[in-house]
Amino acid sequence: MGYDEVMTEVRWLDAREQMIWRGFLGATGSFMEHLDRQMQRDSGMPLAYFEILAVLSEMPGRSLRMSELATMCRSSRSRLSHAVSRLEEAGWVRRRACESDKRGQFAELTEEGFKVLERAAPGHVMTVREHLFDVLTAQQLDQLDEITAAIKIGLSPQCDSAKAELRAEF
Amino acid sequence: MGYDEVMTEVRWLDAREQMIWRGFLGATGSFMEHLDRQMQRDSGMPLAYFEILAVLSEMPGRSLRMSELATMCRSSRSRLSHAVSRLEEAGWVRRRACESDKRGQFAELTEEGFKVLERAAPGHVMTVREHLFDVLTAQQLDQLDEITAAIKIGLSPQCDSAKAELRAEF
DNA sequence: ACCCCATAGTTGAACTCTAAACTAAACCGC
DNA sequence: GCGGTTTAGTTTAGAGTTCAACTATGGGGT
Repeated sequence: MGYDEVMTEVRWLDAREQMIWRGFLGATGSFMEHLDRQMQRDSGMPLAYFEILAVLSEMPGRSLRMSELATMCRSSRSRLSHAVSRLEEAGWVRRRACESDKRGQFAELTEEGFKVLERAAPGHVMTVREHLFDVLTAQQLDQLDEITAAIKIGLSPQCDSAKAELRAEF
Repeated sequence: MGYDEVMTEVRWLDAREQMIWRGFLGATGSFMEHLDRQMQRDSGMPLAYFEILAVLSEMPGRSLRMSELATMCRSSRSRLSHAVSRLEEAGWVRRRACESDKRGQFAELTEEGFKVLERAAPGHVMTVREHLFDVLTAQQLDQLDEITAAIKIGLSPQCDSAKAELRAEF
């Protein structure tokens, strides 16, 4: 960051851009907070933990290596490790050693964890539908899909390293 | 939530809806995390604290009542109170009693806080531009604006209470 | 075989956030 | 003015997250 900051002028946000930016922050922030609160209230866990259970439930054997699970949940290894410890205490997830790689661990959804997930899912899906899919037109959903795709590409590591190299040339 | 859950069938997300939803989660999650990390790395504070300083800086007298500040930052009173305490320790914000309402407190940006904000802002704005405004077309920005507006309307309290009343009728 | 580095995952401390209880002042109706 | 209810804000405890340090295993290269 230092390089750009010193060498190039900052292109500040104009009035319209600020509106868009604040609108984005407000909408996504409030929406995610709403979802998190719903999950905490109705199922006693944060949304992030629900996501862990949900991802596991879709895997063959309902289990996944810790690092893959971390990637799929966009979580750091550390965060996931703590989270799985808590979920293990609750009896919803169990750790299993990996035989082919003795450093590895699998996280596996327990039967009870699956039931908890089944109970939590309807309220979650309904909240998502109510505040996202029901408030947008089909066209807007297509647009949203392309917008989020573009943002993700812009954040992808290849993209970042490409830009870093570009800078390094000068 | 209980009512819908018991009385109506859950409309699960179809494949396309799941794609859109996961795309949304991934993009906004990664983007916000990226922004937060940038702020923490380059200026030693979480994004939420930067927002507090930013909002204060735009107010007349660079000060604002705690509860208004909380509203503008989409923060709970409690969270804001903690955050302002930390910012006060850092010497970037100061609390002032309100004379007309003795329960009230103003949070006021200090001169040093303003300088910190000035140093932090360029990197932040450039990161926002790089990963949001530069990756979307003008048309997509218009679409994003309308999408976030719709989401916010769907989350507004009036909307929630209206729905609650609707349910109560039956 | 050995050394070096990368990878997988955990841990502990510091920090942030949440929820609920709490203090104090303002407001409201009588 | 008095009692009861809001409103403003803080505090406490507990839960979640981050960062950096750490253990242990795996994978080259020589």
